Amino acid sequence: MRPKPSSHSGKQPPETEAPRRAADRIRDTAFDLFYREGIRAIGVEEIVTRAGVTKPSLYRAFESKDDLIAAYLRDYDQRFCQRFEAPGADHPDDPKAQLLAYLDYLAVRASTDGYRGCGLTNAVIEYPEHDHPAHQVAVQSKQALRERLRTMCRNMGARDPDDLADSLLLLIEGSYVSGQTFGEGGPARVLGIAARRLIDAAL
Amino acid sequence: MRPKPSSHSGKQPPETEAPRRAADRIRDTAFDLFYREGIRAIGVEEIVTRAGVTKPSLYRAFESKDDLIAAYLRDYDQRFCQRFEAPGADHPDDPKAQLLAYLDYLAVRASTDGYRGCGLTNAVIEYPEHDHPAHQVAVQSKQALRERLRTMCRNMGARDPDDLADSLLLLIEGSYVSGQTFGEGGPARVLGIAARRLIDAAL
DNA sequence: CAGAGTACGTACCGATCGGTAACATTGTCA
DNA sequence: TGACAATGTTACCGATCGGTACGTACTCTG
Repeated sequence: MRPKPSSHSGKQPPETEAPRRAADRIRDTAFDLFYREGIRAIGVEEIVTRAGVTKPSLYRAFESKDDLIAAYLRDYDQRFCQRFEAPGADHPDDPKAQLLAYLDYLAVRASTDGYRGCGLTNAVIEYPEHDHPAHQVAVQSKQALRERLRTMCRNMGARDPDDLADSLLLLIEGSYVSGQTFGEGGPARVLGIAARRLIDAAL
Repeated sequence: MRPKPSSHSGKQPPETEAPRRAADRIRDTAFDLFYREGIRAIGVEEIVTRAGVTKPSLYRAFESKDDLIAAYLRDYDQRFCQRFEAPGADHPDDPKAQLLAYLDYLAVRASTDGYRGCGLTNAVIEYPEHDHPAHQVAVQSKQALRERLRTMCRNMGARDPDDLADSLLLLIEGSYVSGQTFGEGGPARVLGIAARRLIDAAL
């Protein structure tokens, strides 16, 4: 983990404090706004305003809004992979423990108020057209997740690894969305229990 | 099923739907468009054009677009309840069979190409603001579903009915969203198997 | 210092958004 | 026939949408 170069050490007004590149500020601001409020709900005007830059700066760094959206989703996918692998990092050769570590982490995260689910899942729903870049990037990431789960289930010696992987994927995606619907104390609280049941029944 | 009351109880040629009320045409068109393309993606102009009516007709029947959205979601909730209860109607006193009937139906529906998931779930994601009417209507419907599942699990004699209900809710919501992400042959195909595992383990 | 790039802002574009005012037309029933 | 409710027609509103032509300020290099 390298230190972010943008720590506000000085006490300058936020406007003049722009040591970072405009493109980076736009990318970070778009990430937060797209994730929290939804992609279609946020216009480019709001992004550049909140980022303290101007529209031409956005269009110099990104071809279009769709291009920025795709960049956001690629960023999200990258951070997701880290969040998926991190909790089980201390069980290098135990795929079951790795998976459960992430699920236990997700269970609490998705059962807390203000949770906004998975940015990739949300993007698929906001952009159902198969040829839209947002849809494509998000689906690609989900296919990779499905594959990753299959590998883990295979490695833990499940009887029908693909079936188990898909069952767990249902639980995971269900946690993402119902975490938004029901806030605190939502169904995701049982994610760990349910997953263990399914895993143990398949070993 | 009672026949739709058509506001005028006079004698009319058996509603051939050709000259239906503008408000009904708008409601039906909005339903299809909102569900298939997404709510934010569809403007009022497109709705009235496709419905063959004009904008003033829309605003005579609905206060605002948000009002139309709320009506759409209430319609969706009503049709959902029918789809949820219908498959198990021939098992009046067997909550487990009732539930599995719906799940088996959902498993194939959510594993076919072109599936667009649950309109209510999608609405929660498109409108994360808690005070938006779309969010409120959708969440209310989801809470009712959670309660319905709890009752069914209680009636089938589960050890921890609330936990089982939430586990199944995760599987259901997971089927809705991953049905959109992966088309044919998506994870929802294992919904029935996974649900049976969880149910049998809880009885 | 000159000059070239780079990085950014000012001001604007046409299109579309949700929504409305005023008036004409139609069909139904008394 | 006349009244009334429902719908269509036309034209418009201000706000916001995604996107751009063009000018300016800073910095690096010689």
